[in-house]
Amino acid sequence: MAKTIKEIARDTGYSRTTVTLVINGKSDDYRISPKARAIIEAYVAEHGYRYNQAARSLKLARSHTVGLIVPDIANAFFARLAAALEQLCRRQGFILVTTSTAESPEVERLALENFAARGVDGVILTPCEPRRSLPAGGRKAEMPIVQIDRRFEGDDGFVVTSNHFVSAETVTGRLIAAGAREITFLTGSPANPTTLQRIRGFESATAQLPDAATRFSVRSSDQDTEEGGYALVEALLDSRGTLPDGLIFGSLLIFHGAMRAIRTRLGAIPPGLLAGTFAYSAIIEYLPNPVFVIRQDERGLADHAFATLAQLIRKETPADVLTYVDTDLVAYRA
Amino acid sequence: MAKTIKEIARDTGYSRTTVTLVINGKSDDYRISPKARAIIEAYVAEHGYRYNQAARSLKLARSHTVGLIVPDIANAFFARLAAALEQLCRRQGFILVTTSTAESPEVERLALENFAARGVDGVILTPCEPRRSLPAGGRKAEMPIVQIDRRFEGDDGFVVTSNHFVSAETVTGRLIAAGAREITFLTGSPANPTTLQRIRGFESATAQLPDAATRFSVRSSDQDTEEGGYALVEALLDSRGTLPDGLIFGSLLIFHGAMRAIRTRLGAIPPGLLAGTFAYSAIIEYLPNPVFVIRQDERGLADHAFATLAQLIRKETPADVLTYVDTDLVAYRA
DNA sequence: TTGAAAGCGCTAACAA
DNA sequence: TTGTTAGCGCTTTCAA
Repeated sequence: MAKTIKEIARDTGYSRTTVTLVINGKSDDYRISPKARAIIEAYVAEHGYRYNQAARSLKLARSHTVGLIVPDIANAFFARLAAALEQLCRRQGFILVTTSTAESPEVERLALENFAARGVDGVILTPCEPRRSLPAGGRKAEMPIVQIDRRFEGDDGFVVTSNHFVSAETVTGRLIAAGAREITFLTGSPANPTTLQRIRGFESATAQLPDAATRFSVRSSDQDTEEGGYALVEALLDSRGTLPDGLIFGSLLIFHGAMRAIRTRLGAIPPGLLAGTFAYSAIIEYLPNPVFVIRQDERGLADHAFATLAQLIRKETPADVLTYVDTDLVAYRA
Repeated sequence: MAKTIKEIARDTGYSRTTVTLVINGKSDDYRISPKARAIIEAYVAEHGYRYNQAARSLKLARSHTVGLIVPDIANAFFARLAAALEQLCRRQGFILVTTSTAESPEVERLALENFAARGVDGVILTPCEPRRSLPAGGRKAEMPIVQIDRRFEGDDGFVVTSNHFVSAETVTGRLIAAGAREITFLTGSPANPTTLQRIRGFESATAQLPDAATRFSVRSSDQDTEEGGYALVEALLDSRGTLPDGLIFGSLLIFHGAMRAIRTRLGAIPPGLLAGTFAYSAIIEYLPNPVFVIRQDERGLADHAFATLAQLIRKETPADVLTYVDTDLVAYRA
């Protein structure tokens, strides 16, 4: 139905060059005659034209596509990130292609390969393994990658992330200021560098305090899921019989599972329980106890990551290898 | 870094045909000599090969790509849908490309155009306007489209959706069975066909009841947002001074905003309030009142939509134009 | 069993 | 001001 350049050229009697020029709005630059232009434009208005992105990519080795690889698009944090990135991309004439890895390094490698095969101009990646060696050189040049949200130690690629260490320090400090004597940090596996950095922040905020060893502790589960959170609380209760007065949750899933376990085992959430989390969840507003929440700035993360990637795509050198985006602490008191 | 077929052919001394055949695993079909095959495979093992999807798409007019267009990927329902579809696609050798429209018909048309230009093999679409005329014929043939979640009246494309009418009937019936005498349905605009069908279901479930006109009513807001829900409750309270004993919420955002308004205006959620919603939200477990929830089957929706699209792509004719996927009603009692 | 060659639709260098 | 042409990397028909 829609025509190709060749067909338009044939039907109007002009050459492919002329048609291309008119269609790409370069008729002035190349001084196409108003007549030719009018004829071609009229033809297009009547019959339509849709450019063939595959042909264009092939010719230009440029696809105007950005790939996004995240562990789980159904996770609210990544969904918001994707939404923000998509808007940025659209505004800049790129299209965003998203893939989830379910935290599988295998799937991550496949996705990277796939993106390279499709000739995406660059990728934004939340890695689930260290990028020791970038497996994915683009066809022509290397395919630019900027990592977002996570930074494995020793990685030297471009990274945009919240400062998880400082966030954890901050929220821990607030719990202590609010009167928490004992705090347990319930979290997923420290194999995730975000988790690791939060644990370090928690430790940094507590290490110098009197009796730190008995008052503060970390419990982690291999499963960063509701079940994992549930099990963590059960183990905690089994080992010490009672909850500490402060609890920090390493992820939303752990948080939800833990809260469910507390209600199941204790009948209700203790109103005095001081809680800290690293992401907002609507349930916080319905909890009977105070909750301190670190809110990440998904828009800011997306902005920086996209800007860095755009520079890389333009072969410029971004100013910073590692960019930290500020987080906010919001207190919800029942 | 990774080689092209031409380079491999040159370096191994075989022709491009032979190389292609080996690489695509057709060496048996075309009885390539084991020797040629071994040499080429060894070369690839050493130097790597990455196929160029653009070239392939151009040649085959087939991209192994499926486009997904939803109003908002940050909405949990669509995020889950996207996650499910993505898995299906990956398993079948397709890649899923997702775009959000923010309910803008303009953006929707652009996205469709863009997908057509990229030669996606098909698209799954949650439309925000009736598809009266399909604007997007593919280049070669029409680009297959299956609509998901929503069906505008009069549309005749392939549609996979939950039965919103029946869902609304069901949840309304349950509220009444649980003792609700008066019920108000708070919802976004009926311009959204999903909303419209739910309103109809609500009306169908209540119309025959005594004093229906005074006991049951619908209030809708143009804004399907938390603010919209908040305003709806304020208006309700302002007009009748008190809440009905039953409230049904047309969307999660309306639900959250309305609950917030109730807490603000009344100080707390009345424990006797019978509530109904069309999507699960974690806050439900922390509410003091009974809530009846329709849970949609995102996996089921994704399965059917993908299966239908796959048939269309294979030029087969799907059995059903309109497929309803069952929903569940789950009761949460405080 | 293998190779040559055309052509998908587009862009751009060069020619007229 | 407009036209010709080569070629991006791949698949596939036909020939050898």
